[in-house]
Amino acid sequence: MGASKLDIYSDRINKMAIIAKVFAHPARIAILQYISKQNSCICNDIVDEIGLSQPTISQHLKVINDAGLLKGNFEGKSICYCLDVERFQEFQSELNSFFNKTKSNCC
Amino acid sequence: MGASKLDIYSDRINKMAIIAKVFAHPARIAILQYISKQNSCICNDIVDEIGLSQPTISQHLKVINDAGLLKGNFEGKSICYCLDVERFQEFQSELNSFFNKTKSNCC
DNA sequence: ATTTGTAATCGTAATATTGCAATATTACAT
DNA sequence: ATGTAATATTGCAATATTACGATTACAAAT
Repeated sequence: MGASKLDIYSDRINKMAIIAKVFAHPARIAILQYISKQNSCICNDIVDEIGLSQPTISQHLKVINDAGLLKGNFEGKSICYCLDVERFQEFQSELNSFFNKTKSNCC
Repeated sequence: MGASKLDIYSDRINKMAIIAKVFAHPARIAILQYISKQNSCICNDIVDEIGLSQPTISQHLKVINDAGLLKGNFEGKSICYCLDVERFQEFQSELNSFFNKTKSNCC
């Protein structure tokens, strides 16, 4: 074995995990952070900004996109990527509602 | 290659990634959720609750613990695990401060 | 001291991820 | 049509993760 047993968890949990996975790699955090700073959305200096090759960045962008965290203008020579803020906030409130019942004075 | 190039990112980003990695696997979300529900902190029915073996659960608990998200009484026959709520909230506000400057009307 | 119950560790197989070079694709120029 | 710049895809090697059986460690009780 070695693969995750996704079928034993609820959809809600699996979805959370997929989005969390985006933030589970520093390169992807760095990419998202860079994108977020550029409010005018000028793109692919990402490769220059972060010290990784273009294919690697592209692969990370795919992971972020597949989790539904990217939006933008996907036409033209240079593509414009942005963080889908709504989706990000959705994730944040999911995190919240999952663990806000926790007693802080436990143990 | 294949290993993550951790040295090219800031400590802050790497730390975020480590905590996010906890939530990046459904088993760990399920474990944390289960722990959080038990406000009286009675433990290891986790193995029964989730359909994974005891070594696997133990391994996941280690990941959660290494990220600093667990606290509890680690002595005695049956160990009491709890979510470290403060640390969890720290992570939440880190997420917030990383991406709260993002314009939602980008692109 | 021996047993019992509980959790960690070790070893290992299966699978996934990370990263890059090489190559393809795409869109806009000229 | 041809060239060029930007991004995606493919293929592959190195490494990490996931999962479990077997074993070990440890505390509590008998």
